[in-house]
This record gives sequence, C-alpha cells and structure tokens, in this order.
Amino acid sequence: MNRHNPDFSSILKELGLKETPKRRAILEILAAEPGFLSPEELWRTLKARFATIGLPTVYRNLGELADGGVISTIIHPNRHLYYYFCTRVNGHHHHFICTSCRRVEDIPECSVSAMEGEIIARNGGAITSHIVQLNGLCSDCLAGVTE
Amino acid sequence: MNRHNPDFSSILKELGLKETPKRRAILEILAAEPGFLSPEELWRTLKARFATIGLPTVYRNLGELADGGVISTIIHPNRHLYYYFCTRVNGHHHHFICTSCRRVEDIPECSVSAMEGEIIARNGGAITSHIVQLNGLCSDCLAGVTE
DNA sequence: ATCCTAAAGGGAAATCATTTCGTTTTGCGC
DNA sequence: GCGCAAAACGAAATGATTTCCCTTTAGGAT
Repeated sequence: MNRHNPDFSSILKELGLKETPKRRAILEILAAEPGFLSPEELWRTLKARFATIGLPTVYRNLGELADGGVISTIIHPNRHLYYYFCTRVNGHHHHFICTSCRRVEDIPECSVSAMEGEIIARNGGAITSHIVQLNGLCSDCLAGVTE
Repeated sequence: MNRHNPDFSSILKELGLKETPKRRAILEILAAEPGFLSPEELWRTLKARFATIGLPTVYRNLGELADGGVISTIIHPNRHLYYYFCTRVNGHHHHFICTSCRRVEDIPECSVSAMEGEIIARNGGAITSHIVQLNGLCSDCLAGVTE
C-alpha cells in the first residue's frame, strides 16, 4: 500500500470513478514512475499497451484524477503541465521538483497556512487555493551525475 | 516614485531595454491598473493609443519586463497568464490574488526561504525558482460587493 | 447471468493562447 | 546626422488542450 502498491480500486471507488482498464493503467504507470510525466509521454506509454487510446482520454483522466487528489499537477517553468502520483493521503504538502531529472521531493506543509491566516487577518477575504512549488536541481543533477 | 509615478526611464535603462513609446505605454497602463491584466486586454487598451501594435509586441514586452522583474506574472487558476505592475524593488514577496475582482495584495516573504533551507539541508541540490501564490476572494468580493 | 443507464472512450476537428519568421522601422550611442 | 542593433510589424505556424458526437463499457439493479 506504499507508492508502488496502492489500492487503486478503493481509490477510484472513493472518487466515484469507474475502474476501467485504461484508468487503472494510467495510475499504474504514474505510480511506477519516479518523476513527473507529461500527458503526451503517458500517452506514448499507454499506446504500447492498448490498441486504441486517444490523447483526450489521457487528458480527461489526468484532470479527473488530479481533481480527486490522487495525482498532483506539476507546473513546470516551461509552462507545461506534468503529473505525478502523489495522493492527498500523505497529508497536505508541496513539492520540490528537479527540472533536470524530474525527481520530486515532498515538502511538508509548514508555513503556508500561517501565511494564509495572516493575510485573512489583515485584509479579510478567503483563500480558495494556493500554489507552492520549489524548482531547482536535485543533488545528483547539481553534481553533474545526470546529463 | 510610488506605484503610480515610477521612473520608467531609469527602470528600462537598468534593464538595458530601449525606451520606446509602446514599451513605456505598457508600463504606464500596468502601473495605473489596480489589478492584473491579460496580454489581450492590454493589447486592446494599447490599440486605442497606437494605430498599429501587434499582439506579438505585447507578448514580447511582457516577457522581457517580467524577466527584468519590473512586472510580475500571475498564474491564474484558469491556467492563463496575467501581468501585474510590481517591481522587485519592493523586496522579494508573493501575492494573494482575488480571482473575482483581480485585486492583488502583497504577501511579505516569510517562510519560503526557511523552507528552501530545510529542503537543501535534507536533500542537497539547489533551488532555482519557486512559485508561491494564494488564490481566493478579497473581502469585498466575499461580501458580495462585486459581482 | 442479463439488462440498463450513466460514465467512459474514440477520433477528428476546433480552439486559442503564444511563438516564430522574415522584413521594416527606430532608438540612441558615436 | 549615421549606422546598427534592438524593436516592432503582421501573417502564419505551433502545439497543448478541449469539444463534439457517436460508440463502447462498467457495474448496480433485476
């Protein structure tokens, strides 16, 4: 029930999503991947497994799964979206991504909630969402191990 | 020399950008605007002032000015980019944006640097950039004053 | 086990923000 | 004033993401 052996059936049931072969495959591929993947890359992998699978299906599923919090969206500095298997079950947290090797490290939620409280106290209003993501190079990439 | 009366000439000179009428107009419009604007909206305003101005010119300038730190990029939850006049001179900080009225409030940099230190200490590597942005409704919009 | 219905998938085509290209114009240091 | 690199032009290309409409399928109900 760790990252490489999650209970997809339960996860999908909780989200009210049907357990289709393609949806399961998308989760399996993402869960087996150490870094983040683009929709197109995921599609290429899926095409090796399924005779027919459309790119819209991939986008649709990624959107639903991200909305459900089973996977998380990575906003790359290149402005494209990537996806990473990372359930909300791990608690609320953020990511440090290596833009070189695509490794993702969790950042425990520390101070954003405090920041939110301050803002609300000072200006009023309500915060509906936030983006916190650190971009950089992991130690290996920095040391020149990769590339 | 406040938000509504900045010294554009010096700013542009520092960035090594020529002071063209269009570039100055872009800065003036953004500086006069209380909230963030989309490239297209900015373009519409500019077309009232200039007989000919292309959308690529707007995008090019916004990119250069954002790279130079004179204006800042807003990543809207709708996935489109917006721009807001906000020089780095104010010190490093982040934003709380109202997705309804587009108001922008500064968030003093508090804990991201601490977060960065922790990550580096734990995993090594280097952080090259980060995204921190809180999205929500300002007090007025929450109270139903707008919309 | 079979039915039924809403959800899911297919694929082509549309959308649309953003960028590229090759050419013309212009700011500004000399 | 000259000259040249930077800036701006507009048209066209790009390319990720979405829409459309029709077909298929999962899975609860019978």
